[in-house]
Amino acid sequence: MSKRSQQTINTEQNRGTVSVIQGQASGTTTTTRPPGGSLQLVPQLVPATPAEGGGKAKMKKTSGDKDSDEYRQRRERNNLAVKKSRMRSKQKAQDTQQRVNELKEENERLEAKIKLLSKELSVLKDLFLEHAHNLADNVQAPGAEGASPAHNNNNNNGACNNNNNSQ
Amino acid sequence: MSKRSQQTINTEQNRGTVSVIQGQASGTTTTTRPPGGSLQLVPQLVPATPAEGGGKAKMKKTSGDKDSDEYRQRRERNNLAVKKSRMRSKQKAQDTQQRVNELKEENERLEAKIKLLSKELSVLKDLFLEHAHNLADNVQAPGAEGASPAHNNNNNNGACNNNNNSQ
DNA sequence: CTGAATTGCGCAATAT
DNA sequence: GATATTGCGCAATTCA
Repeated sequence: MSKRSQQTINTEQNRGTVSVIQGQASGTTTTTRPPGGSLQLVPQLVPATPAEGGGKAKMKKTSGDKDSDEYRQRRERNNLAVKKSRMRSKQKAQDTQQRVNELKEENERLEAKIKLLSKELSVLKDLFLEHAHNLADNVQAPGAEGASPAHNNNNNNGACNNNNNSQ
Repeated sequence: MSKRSQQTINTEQNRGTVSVIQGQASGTTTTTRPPGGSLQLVPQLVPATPAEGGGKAKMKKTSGDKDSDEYRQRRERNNLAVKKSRMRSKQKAQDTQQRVNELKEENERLEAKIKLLSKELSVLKDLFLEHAHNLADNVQAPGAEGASPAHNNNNNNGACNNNNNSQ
């Protein structure tokens, strides 16, 4: 657990931005500072002169920017925030995935129900038709006396609603 | 476009692995090597003694590991892979989210359909009951010949539903 | 302007 | 051995 390091990016036509870095630990006290475990100093390459053209080379605040105490503090905070953010993000993704599963199940349930209802409906309709036929027969073939001439509850005037449900 | 950098992590009880880095920019060839342009040496933290138990400190290949040509190449490849992987990951997340939306819609459709079927079923059942009653009346009160034809239950709201469910 | 949250990026360890 | 994933830190940017 120690810190300090350096990094530079500078990709493409990126402006030469150099930076530093280091990771630190978190295992224990967050406020851990350079424990000085077993680290060694080593020469590093770094952009030589900061000298700028129209340079307003501002930036000092306690030891030239990096390794500044405040800097470290900010970094640490940010690192924390990043971690948090990523955790959430991951969690959210997981939740979403689960939502998918739940919805799938729900869907199956609903489809099953629809199937059932459809079947019931179909049975009932058939029953109805049969009935209608019987009545019709009675009407058309009133042959026997004891017949049942009477009524014609012949409802069912071709009311077929073609419900195409769309939404 | 240049690169180079370094970083070490060392998190938690992570084995103190520190590294170094540096980046510089110079915006020229990608293959930029240590340009030596204007760089300065700076102390860096590094794991103290590499001394290992069965230590086989191998690693040379053109200038001690880093800044090795091959190293750079690998890094670049990896960076590419990483980018790709992340893209996919992101894409997948998006897809999942969309799937949720689709499933939600589907669900609503299904529920609507269920509602409809239920209603139809209910109507049909009522019709049935009424019918049953009529028949019962006829049986129980066959009294007059032309007798009790009375009611004409004319309910009949749409029965035949051509439910075409599509998806 | 200050600080947290996000996002893109590179490194390195690890998994495939 | 090479690519794919994953955790992590840095820094730029976006939000509050």
